[in-house]
Amino acid sequence: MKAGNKTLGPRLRVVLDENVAIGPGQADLLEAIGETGSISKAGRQMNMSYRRAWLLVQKMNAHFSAPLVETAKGGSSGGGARLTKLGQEVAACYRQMEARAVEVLAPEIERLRGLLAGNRD
Amino acid sequence: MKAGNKTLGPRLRVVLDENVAIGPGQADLLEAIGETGSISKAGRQMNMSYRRAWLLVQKMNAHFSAPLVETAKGGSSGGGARLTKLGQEVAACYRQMEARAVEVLAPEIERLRGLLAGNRD
DNA sequence: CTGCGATGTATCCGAATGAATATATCGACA
DNA sequence: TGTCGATATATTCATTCGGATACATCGCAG
Repeated sequence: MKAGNKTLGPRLRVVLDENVAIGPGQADLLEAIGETGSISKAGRQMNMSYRRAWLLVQKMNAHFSAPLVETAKGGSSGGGARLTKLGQEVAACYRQMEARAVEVLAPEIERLRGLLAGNRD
Repeated sequence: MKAGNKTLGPRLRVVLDENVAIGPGQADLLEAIGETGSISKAGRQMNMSYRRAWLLVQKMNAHFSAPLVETAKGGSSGGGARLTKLGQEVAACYRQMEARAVEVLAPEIERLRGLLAGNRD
């Protein structure tokens, strides 16, 4: 029952390289990590398993020139994770692209929506 | 071995409704059906199983106000499929959106690409 | 009326995906 | 030093997805 989960409108997935792509999920995850300061909290917040969240972080960190997320083990709070400058930059850049896409594509999307079943305009 | 399959750059997936979305695959399929005049040929051409192609057509047909693809059974050639006006319209509209997205997002994509590992610009 | 080539549809199976689980580890602090 | 909460990592298991396959149907042509 994960219907209604996906935001309506254009979903942008930027394929940077055969193995790396930034999509809505990655962007959300980055932001959630920035907010919560933890991979596990971010995962729980967006209803994603820790494993999945962690794997995504690994992949992103591996393919960029520097990590997007820095992690710490142990410590008073048990550890944590935080966005690096680069991480913030990438997340922000994605959101900007998303916003632009929504802007620019709005008319065509409206047009397509009008052609859906039950939308006799 | 499906690496290198996906085109680099922005991949646009337009979510029109909780159950319907038009992505690159759907657009390619529509166009291939238009070219070949057959679901099965289109599937073979784009290396997609007939089952998958047929299911996609079903879903798209079901959710728009009118079919995007009309099919015919039997006949001299055994049958076939063709794009309806609406189908052509949807395919064209998607391509246009795609083109616009590429245009508009190019600078940010370049920027992100520059941040990839091995791309010390 | 039989064969052909396509659509239409059900069923089965293997691969990929991801969730769940189980540890191990780390480091500050009481 | 022992606890705590988080990261880090392997393993196992269920589910999902899609491919392969098989078969029925259709309608014209010969």
